[in-house]
Amino acid sequence: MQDKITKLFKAIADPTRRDIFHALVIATSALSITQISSQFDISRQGVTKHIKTLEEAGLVYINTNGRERFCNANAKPLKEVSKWVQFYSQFWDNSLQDLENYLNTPKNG
Amino acid sequence: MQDKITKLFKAIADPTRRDIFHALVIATSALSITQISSQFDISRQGVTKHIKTLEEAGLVYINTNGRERFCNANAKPLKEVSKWVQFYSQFWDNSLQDLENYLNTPKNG
DNA sequence: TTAATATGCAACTTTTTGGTTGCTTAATAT
DNA sequence: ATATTAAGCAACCAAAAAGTTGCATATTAA
Repeated sequence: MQDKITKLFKAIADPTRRDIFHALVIATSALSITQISSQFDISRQGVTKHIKTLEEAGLVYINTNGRERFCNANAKPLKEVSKWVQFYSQFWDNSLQDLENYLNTPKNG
Repeated sequence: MQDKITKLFKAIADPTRRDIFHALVIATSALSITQISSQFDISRQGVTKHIKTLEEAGLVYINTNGRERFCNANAKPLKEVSKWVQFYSQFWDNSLQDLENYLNTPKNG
């Protein structure tokens, strides 16, 4: 498919997936697929697909118990996102870069 | 379309777009569409589309000069991503949450 | 003024994504 | 043993995304 970091970015790009992830993070115990589904307007299969995407991004891991699959959130992979963003943080507070680019933009004459 | 934060997440979810954004950030001067295109394997129109997506996410702004459009990166919107990630950072270093969920997962008997 | 350049716009194609339904299977409860 | 429940798998669908080509237009250079 695609590289790990892209999988991760894609996983959190979908609002429903962010919501599911959030629900798992704040949950006091692991949630089964059915339990998650009950909190969302989409079908159980829809949830299953989202969970799979989150799992492949490393944001969810699953604890199978009998016929149930208990989903846990794992925030660790978000460290990568944090690192990615952090590089650009040097450019956002001072608008030095903006000014520099502005001054370097060729003008008429 | 969709909410601002989702636009932002979607914008950075595409690897080509991340590359374009990066090229603009590290560039010493603003780059025209043609200049950007020359650095990538996709067509000029493809680049134009990506730039539009980045622009709508607030990550790029454009300085038109005659027939040329000089693109600048703007990292500020990434603060939102940083904030989003930061909330989850409390869950990644201690694996307390993991342990808790593990203990709360129903077991046989 | 004519040629070349930089770009936008529109239409179109392909692939991916987010979602669905139907059916099967395995585990549990009655 | 039988019914119920939890879930996977496969096929399908519609919309969005990523990319293309062709053409029009405005600016600039020769």
